[in-house]
Amino acid sequence: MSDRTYAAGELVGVLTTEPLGRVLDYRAPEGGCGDGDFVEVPLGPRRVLGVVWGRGKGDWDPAKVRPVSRVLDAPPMRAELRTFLQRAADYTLTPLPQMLRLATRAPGLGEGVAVRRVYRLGGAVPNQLTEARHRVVEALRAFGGAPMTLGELAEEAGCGTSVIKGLVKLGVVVEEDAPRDLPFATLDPAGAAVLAGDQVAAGDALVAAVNGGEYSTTLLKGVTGSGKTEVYLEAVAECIRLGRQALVLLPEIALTAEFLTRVEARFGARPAEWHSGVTQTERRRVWRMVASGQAQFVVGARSALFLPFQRLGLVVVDEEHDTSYKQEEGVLYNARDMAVLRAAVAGCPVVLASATPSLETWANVEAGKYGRLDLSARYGPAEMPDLGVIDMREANLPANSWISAKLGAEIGARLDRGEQSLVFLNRRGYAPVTLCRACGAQVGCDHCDARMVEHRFLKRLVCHQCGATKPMPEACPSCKVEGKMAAVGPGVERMAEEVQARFPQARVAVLSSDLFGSARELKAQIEAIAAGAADIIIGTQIVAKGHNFPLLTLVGVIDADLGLQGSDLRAAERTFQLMRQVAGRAGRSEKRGAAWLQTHQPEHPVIRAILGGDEEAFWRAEAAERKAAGVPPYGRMAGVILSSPDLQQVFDFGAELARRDGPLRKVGAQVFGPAPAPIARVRGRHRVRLLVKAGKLVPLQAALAEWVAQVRVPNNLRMAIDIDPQSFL
DNA sequence: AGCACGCCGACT
DNA sequence: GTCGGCGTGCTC
Repeated sequence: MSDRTYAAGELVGVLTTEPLGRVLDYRAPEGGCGDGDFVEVPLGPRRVLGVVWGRGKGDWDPAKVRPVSRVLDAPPMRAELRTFLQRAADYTLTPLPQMLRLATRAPGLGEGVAVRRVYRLGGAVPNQLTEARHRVVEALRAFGGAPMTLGELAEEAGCGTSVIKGLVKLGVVVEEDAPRDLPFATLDPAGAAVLAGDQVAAGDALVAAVNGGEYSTTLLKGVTGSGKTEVYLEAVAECIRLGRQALVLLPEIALTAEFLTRVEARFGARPAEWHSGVTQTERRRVWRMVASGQAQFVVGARSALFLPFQRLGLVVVDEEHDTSYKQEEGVLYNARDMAVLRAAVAGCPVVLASATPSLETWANVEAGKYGRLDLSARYGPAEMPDLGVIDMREANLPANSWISAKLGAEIGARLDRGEQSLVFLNRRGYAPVTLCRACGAQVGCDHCDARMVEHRFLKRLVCHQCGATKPMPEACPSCKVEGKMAAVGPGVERMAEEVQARFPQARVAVLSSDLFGSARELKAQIEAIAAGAADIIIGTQIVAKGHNFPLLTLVGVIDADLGLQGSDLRAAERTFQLMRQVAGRAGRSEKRGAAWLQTHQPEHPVIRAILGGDEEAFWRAEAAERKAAGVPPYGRMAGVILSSPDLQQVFDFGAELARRDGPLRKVGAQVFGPAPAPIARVRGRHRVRLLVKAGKLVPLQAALAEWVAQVRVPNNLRMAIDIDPQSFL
């Protein structure tokens, strides 16, 4: 995709973010335009955003072709990003306009360079000044002559804005426009690396890869605390030295606070941040600075992959196995795979960092497609925790209690020594099930087929599928008997209750994503806990993500069996990763940590692999099973989710699709279903799923496209294709 | 996606 | 008689 320019009046193709099936033809405006230019074009009665996407096709009635309204004042989208969007769209079977939308999520794109009015001292020499006018001049001097906005200056001088305007008239103060989007502080890559042991070789290898300036994928594998971050930050440093831009993807915005501190320590300034918690103004600034090449280093969530880098020199996907990299709504894509694609298109190395890589990545290393660097030794004095298993079949716990005597004793011992314990349970809320002791009915969601989860903190029942809430019923909604509703099973809130009852003197903190209004609050809470504000932490998944709690020396996993069962093909892998990560949380500091797993299946291969610590053995066994079953990564899969308010219609449509499986059979692919999706109703829409299974080398996307093109989707029915589905729920 | 056009129920 | 419900169709 090389760039061309077009003279005024020439036919150009323009890709818009409107969901139209093709690139639209327009005439180049006065002054011409070029490939990649951001433009505003008329579409029906509206004006919409678009990008010049090659020459026009010329297959539209010439009388109806309208001219481009204007070329926007933004750096053109480079061929590299256009190619990436095209290939990502082809891979995920996403319409290109939707893909473009991801790349244009910057506010104020159409407005050109944003300016603000600022005030500084002018040339005119003041002779006689009133008290207020004098304070204004002093305020401007106090800030070293740096321009200030009207509001700032009035605030600083303690006067109204009319005083300043008066000074402007006299020429003592001048007003001017300054760009609103200020550049980021320059990062200094010169700082000495603090690498030791096998970190040195790994760091050198990544630095060499960045220097080489060619595409490559490397798995950087190291246990928690082995210094993965320090190692890949050296590659980032090299990238900055070379004047290229680096991108680090993190799975969870809660991680960034700690990460930013480490970057600041290494480079003397903070990188640009890009995630859902970033304000509109900051977003525009980041987008502009990335597009102009001035942002050297971006830390972001998966959507940062679609930023308009000028000279992308390195991509890092930290915690590459993390399931939150899979976007499950809207455009369905896996940011880890798209990161590899973007790096391939940009011609730069990509580093996949993890203590517990995904089986896909492990298999690509085995197949020789990816390189691998291992960090085996822990950095610093900390060691791997002791792992132990508690057989819950012999624990004989009383009803409504989940902490075994052994785990309780371990927690008590930590409490006596002033150390922290973490109680891990991956269930939010108070109790996962609310049922009626009179008739046995469970309280379900009115809009979904999911059960409502009691949240005592909110004093309501919450549907974890659609977020609907309702008050805790006094009487059973089914049999109307009063006072018989009971909470069944544990959630983190209930664990907190049990822990507090057992250790009344302990300070107990619950870390669950839904207890915090904002990412900022969550960050603050995590920092406070790390500093010692709690003795016992009760946490869900969110604590398994790499936060450093230096005082923590014990992890207790309440129910290690959760996730071992079920039809999800990645269940074993997930459980393995989760427990290794959680266990890795314990004792990251000088004190040796311990992890205890409560389980009903101590002989289960996954539990044994975790205890044995032989990861390679676990992966080999899991790989063999997947290979035999012909499932990813040794086969290809795609899901088709159909949804509609009309149950009969969605089933009929699914059956029709399944019947016309010719294009799939042609390539040896099989279709299963339609079957009700595991959550068969979401927000009032019935959901049906078809699953397609194919061999590893099958051109799956082409076959799927041909397959679904046979039918016309009715307008109240929605169809989503999910390539490489992660979640089978 | 918007925003038009267009054809059937309850109001001044 | 009209205001307005949202089904269907078009946008270079």
